[in-house]
Amino acid sequence: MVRVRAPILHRRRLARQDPQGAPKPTVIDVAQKAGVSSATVSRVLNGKASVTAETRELVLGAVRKLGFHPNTMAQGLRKGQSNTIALLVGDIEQTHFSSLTNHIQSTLEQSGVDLLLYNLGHSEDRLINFLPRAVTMRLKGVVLALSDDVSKAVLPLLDHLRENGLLVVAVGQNLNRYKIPSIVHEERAAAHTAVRYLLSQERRKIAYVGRIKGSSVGTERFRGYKAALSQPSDLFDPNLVWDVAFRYAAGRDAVARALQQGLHFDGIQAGSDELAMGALAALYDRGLNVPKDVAVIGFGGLEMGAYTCPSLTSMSSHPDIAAEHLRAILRGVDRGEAPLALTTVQRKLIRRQSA
Amino acid sequence: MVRVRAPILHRRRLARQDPQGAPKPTVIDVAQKAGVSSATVSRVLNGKASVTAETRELVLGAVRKLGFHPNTMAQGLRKGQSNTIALLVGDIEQTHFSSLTNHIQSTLEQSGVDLLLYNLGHSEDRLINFLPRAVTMRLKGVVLALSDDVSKAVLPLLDHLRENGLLVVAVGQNLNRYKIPSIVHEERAAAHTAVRYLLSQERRKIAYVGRIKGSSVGTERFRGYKAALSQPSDLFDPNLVWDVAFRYAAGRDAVARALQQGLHFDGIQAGSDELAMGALAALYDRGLNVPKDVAVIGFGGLEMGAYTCPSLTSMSSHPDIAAEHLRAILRGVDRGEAPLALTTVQRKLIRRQSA
DNA sequence: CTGAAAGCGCTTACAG
DNA sequence: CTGAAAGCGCTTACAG
Repeated sequence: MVRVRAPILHRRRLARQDPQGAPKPTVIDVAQKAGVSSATVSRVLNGKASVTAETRELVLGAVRKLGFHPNTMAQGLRKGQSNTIALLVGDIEQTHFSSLTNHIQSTLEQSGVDLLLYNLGHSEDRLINFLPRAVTMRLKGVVLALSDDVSKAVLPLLDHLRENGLLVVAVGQNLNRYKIPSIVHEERAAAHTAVRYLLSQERRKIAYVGRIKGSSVGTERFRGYKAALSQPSDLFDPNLVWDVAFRYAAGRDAVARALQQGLHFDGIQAGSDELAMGALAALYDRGLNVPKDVAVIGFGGLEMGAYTCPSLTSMSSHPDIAAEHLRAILRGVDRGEAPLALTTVQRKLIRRQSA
Repeated sequence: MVRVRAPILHRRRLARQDPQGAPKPTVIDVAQKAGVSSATVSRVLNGKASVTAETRELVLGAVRKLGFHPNTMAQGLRKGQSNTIALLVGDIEQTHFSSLTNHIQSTLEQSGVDLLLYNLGHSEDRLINFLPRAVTMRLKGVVLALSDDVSKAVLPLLDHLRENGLLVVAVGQNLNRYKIPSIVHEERAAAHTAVRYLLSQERRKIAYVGRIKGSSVGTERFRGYKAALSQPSDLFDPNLVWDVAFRYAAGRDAVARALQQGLHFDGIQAGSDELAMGALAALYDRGLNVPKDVAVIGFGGLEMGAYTCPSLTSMSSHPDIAAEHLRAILRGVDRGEAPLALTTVQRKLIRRQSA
């Protein structure tokens, strides 16, 4: 038998603040309809064990009938934390980042977490500007998907986040030196693999084009490249190293300049697929044949690479796996586990016609 | 003379809910330090006119000293509305959308609005799934940047949003039939311009590759194409119309198939730069010369198009301008103005080597 | 297992 | 111009 109690109201409601908004049902409305207290409604909604199956059904029925959805902001205020995580992304317009964003969004969604997007556009000022706000918004955490190395200026900000109980995770860049758990692709071994592949095709003058200084990821790739060229015999030539931005134009310009200077090379290892595509354009402009005259390997395994002329050999990227690792960290943290300091995702050689 | 009052506390504070979080200063702390009431602090923070310059300075000083930042969720709860807008985006991995996202994020930021990102991945189910949540989150509004037409199933959801005072705006797609203010690029005239350009170069057999059915944008482009071919003389040939998805692979496959079938054409108008790039790949694979044998024009003006081989002629896109229009709508709505039903952004021909 | 009560941190009529 | 008070819609010790 279901006991029927008098409706319980804990508070008189204010006149609507928002004149245009239709009145939305609250826990109190649900409680009233179900003949229980708002506390019980809350317990049911939050899956607390200590509720009778009978009561639970009563509440759930009322929730359904009223089309009730809890007010996220009230929950957040009360719990002292929101349910959203900010993604700070180096440059959302680069495929690598937009792809990562896609997977992170869907992965967080599966954990019931909302994603606040903040695009940095390669600006550390913007990063520094955002970080304190993360605290005032009582975010659950912050995911850093940066393109550039961060200066020490952000360190205290990061500490501030942690002191306030925000989760901070880096994706795509190793920020362990700031005590931030990081999910990265292995870069050095990948570049090593790529260059060895060029070597296996009798290429002997292999250039490197891509950002090195100021980019830990770029530095790692360059090291892998250098190691591969240094090992059996010394094929490394500093004149064939072009430290330029991760951009189409930089790739094209660097290669065009080298060609103009009369430098000889029969292979190019690029730091990204965009750079590789720029390189392809420069070679094309000069009437050179890829891969006959020059073989090219990119980094990132972008879909686009399958449609360049010729299609682009590249080291794969796995934003889906990275996002999955992020989710695992989140789950772990919810259970009170300390996250792994470093998680590494392997890249693979995607063989296509350019090499 | 500044009157010094006894500190005014409106409420005892609870023991911290969040054990790890350092206690964050509240309006009450600020009020105490400034010797005013929390109401006055709030007034200063919200820029209400009715505050003495003297008092204002006092409060601002206290804010600075304490490093106070208002709790966004408390504000939102009280005001009945958050300060965030959701961007529902067709597919963040497509450059067109990621670029739009970039500009919308920075534009909203300038208005002090946060961006919640929700990627649809072309799924209407996901759209239908999200919309009710927008209400429970008390979002300020929702920006729809969709790729596909929406079915009537979303109509009641959209109404639900509006009934609850949420702003709904469409970007990149005309949703006026659902009474949604829309910011769009003009498509038909743009396609017309592009095809006329091909015509001006003595191309006579011009194909169209790209999504038509199910995409209002695609339909518009196709109409422009058709009109340009129909007008002076009738050059329109249904066999040269390939209604395929907005994807690299679709572009390549459609062109490869046509070539294999022995169809003749000397120009291709593509519905997007990705499709155009796919087409380029198919022509390259067949050993055809672009633009000598076949000229190609894309849509979108992507940076990438400058680095294809040869570089891609395209109709430009202006996400920055679209975002600026969005901001204007926001500002207007804040002032109580009704937004323009339709805002149109012009495209321009970007001449490059492929045509 | 469930209610009554308190309070999260703001803002805004209501007075004066 | 400014304070005292109430309340936004939840959740969680505290009792029983």
